[in-house]
Amino acid sequence: MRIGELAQVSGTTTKTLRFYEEAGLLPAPERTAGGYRDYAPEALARLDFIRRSRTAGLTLAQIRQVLDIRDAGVAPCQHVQDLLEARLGDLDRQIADLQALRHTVARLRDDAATVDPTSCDATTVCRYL
Amino acid sequence: MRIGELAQVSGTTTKTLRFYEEAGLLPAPERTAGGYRDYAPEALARLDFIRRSRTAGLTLAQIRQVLDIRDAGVAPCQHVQDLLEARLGDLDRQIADLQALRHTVARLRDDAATVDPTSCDATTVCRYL
DNA sequence: CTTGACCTTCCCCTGTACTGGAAGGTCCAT
DNA sequence: ATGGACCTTCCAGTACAGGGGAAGGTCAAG
Repeated sequence: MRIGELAQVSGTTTKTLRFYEEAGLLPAPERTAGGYRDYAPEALARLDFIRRSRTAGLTLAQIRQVLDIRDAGVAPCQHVQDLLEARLGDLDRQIADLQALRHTVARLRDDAATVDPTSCDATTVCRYL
Repeated sequence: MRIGELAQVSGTTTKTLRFYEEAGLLPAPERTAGGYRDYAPEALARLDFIRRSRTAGLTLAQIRQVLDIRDAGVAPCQHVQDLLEARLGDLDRQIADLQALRHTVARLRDDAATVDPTSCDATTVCRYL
């Protein structure tokens, strides 16, 4: 399978496939006599795994770790569980941060609706913030 | 006031002050005979405004817009209200996205806790994802 | 034999908000 | 006059996940 075909069936681009290879996520495929990349069908499953992992918000570095474990012949189950747990903690923190920021911004907006604009002063730029 | 002093009283760094000048957030200050930047005291209020705006999650580009309006002699009140409203919409979207992702990841983790690891298969890499 | 689609490597660019460091100039005290 | 603290400009890099485009090679069809 050539790179364009793999890109199409996996729903990505040739640029991304070369980038993944460079980043160590995809093994370097065989080459045809003309120098073209010639992918084995298994590459598609691997790309699906990468896509699913990305959907879960894992970074390419984390995905590479999982793949490295698998490629070393070990089942990465425990590592994946740890990653998911850590990711959940990150998400909770991010959500909490954004909610706190939301409160701040909502309060600024509410103040802006009630405060007299003439009390703005040029040196302070804007008293709404 | 020299750049180091302004950096200290405003709680930032000289690097950042030069960067803000370059980015059009701070007007280029007077220079001393020796070529040193010589800030007027008003610079501090402007930096406070920038800091408050950053706390509200505004980008430097948005802050610059507000400052440009103010520097054109117009009170930026309406623009700031619009910005805050838009920011609130962005935050709501971001929070909703992260919460959806949290659900996805939580479900993956829960599945990982119950599914038999021996059903993993090397080509799929990991059935938890 | 040529055209066009596809492929190759290579290097730079995107956006965000800075940060690090080199080479050199200024100022004040000793 | 010399040391050290401070300042100047300029260049390059950080993290993230690719994207853009140039210059050139390959392959099947007409």
